[in-house]
Amino acid sequence: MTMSLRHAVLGLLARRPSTGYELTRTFDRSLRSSWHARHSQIYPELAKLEAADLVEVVGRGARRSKTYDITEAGRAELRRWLVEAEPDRSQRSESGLRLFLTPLLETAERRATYERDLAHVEAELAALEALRAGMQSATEPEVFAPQVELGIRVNNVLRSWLHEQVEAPAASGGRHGRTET
Amino acid sequence: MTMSLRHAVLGLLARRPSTGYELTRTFDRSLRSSWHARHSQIYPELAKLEAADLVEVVGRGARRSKTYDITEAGRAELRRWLVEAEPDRSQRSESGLRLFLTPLLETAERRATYERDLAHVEAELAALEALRAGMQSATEPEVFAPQVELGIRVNNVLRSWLHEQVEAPAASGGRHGRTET
DNA sequence: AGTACCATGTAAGCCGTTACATGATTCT
DNA sequence: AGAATCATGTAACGGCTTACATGGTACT
Repeated sequence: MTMSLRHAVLGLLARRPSTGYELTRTFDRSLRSSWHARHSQIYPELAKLEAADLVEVVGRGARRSKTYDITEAGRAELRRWLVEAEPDRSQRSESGLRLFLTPLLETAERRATYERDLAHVEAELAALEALRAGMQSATEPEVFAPQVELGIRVNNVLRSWLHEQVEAPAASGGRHGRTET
Repeated sequence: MTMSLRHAVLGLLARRPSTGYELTRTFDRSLRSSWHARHSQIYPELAKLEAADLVEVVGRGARRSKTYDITEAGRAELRRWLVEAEPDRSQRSESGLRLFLTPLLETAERRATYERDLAHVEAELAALEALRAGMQSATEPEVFAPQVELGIRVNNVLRSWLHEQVEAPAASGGRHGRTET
């Protein structure tokens, strides 16, 4: 009953008309931090959205490509979802789960996993900062500046937290809250 | 191929032996920020884990309840997954998607959605801070302190970012990057 | 001619949600 | 006795991933 893919597609088309192929790449690039979808999901969803008159084909190009745009009804539905629909805040993050379980490991292994995460966060930060730098010259940026700023801040918090965990003095691993006698 | 539910269950049982019913509640409480599962998924998963000798029944109580504990093989599998398995960092966060799409709204509506998010973040922060306060006296805390600290820091970043968006001077809504002439 | 990439679709199967279903224990 | 809560299970359905499948266009 979530059906967020529908609104993700509507949202991307509200930014600019696109082919299914372009949407697929956009999911990988701009949206990869919060949503993801494969082409095998996107093409059928576009067909359903077209049947519901929420999007329409506005052009056919080379290689059988179809360019879709959002309709007025689609904009209304997108607006309704953003403003009126109750957000589903449940998340499903394997990284979060790992972070939650990592204290169960012994010191050396725990540090190793934190260091792996740290390397990933540094890479994310570098990518986001490159994006921010590139946006200042771009005439039509891919992403909104404040969102990039938020990503940088969150990753900075993650980085400093992970750094503290790596530097921290040894704490007990194994079963939580029990003292092994 | 992700199969993280399996490792989430193993991880919770590594903290302490539990019944399926207790695991269900723990998913709602401790793990709600990164993973979720219903009892209809947990009971069959426990049966599969038992068949694979990764968990075992260590007691039967009132009302037909079965208490499970992780086995040595289960601990080995959990450790292997945490240390060796390549993390799947793809996320699926409706809140993230909403944040990404909110700039498409006009000023008034955009502010309203940021304010709704702000209220939610404040509530999260209050809950986390209450948890931190309660943990100092508890003999066997439910959650590890550094993880709570991380949650507080991330939510603080979100709060200040949302606050800036609410206070920000009006910026263009509508189709991104285009100037409506 | 061959390779790489653009572009769209379908099918099988797993994962997760909602709904259905049952029974035990405790409290009033 | 009835309601609330504890406790465990199964079934139907839809979403998402992986894999299968096809063809167009550009480059060398």
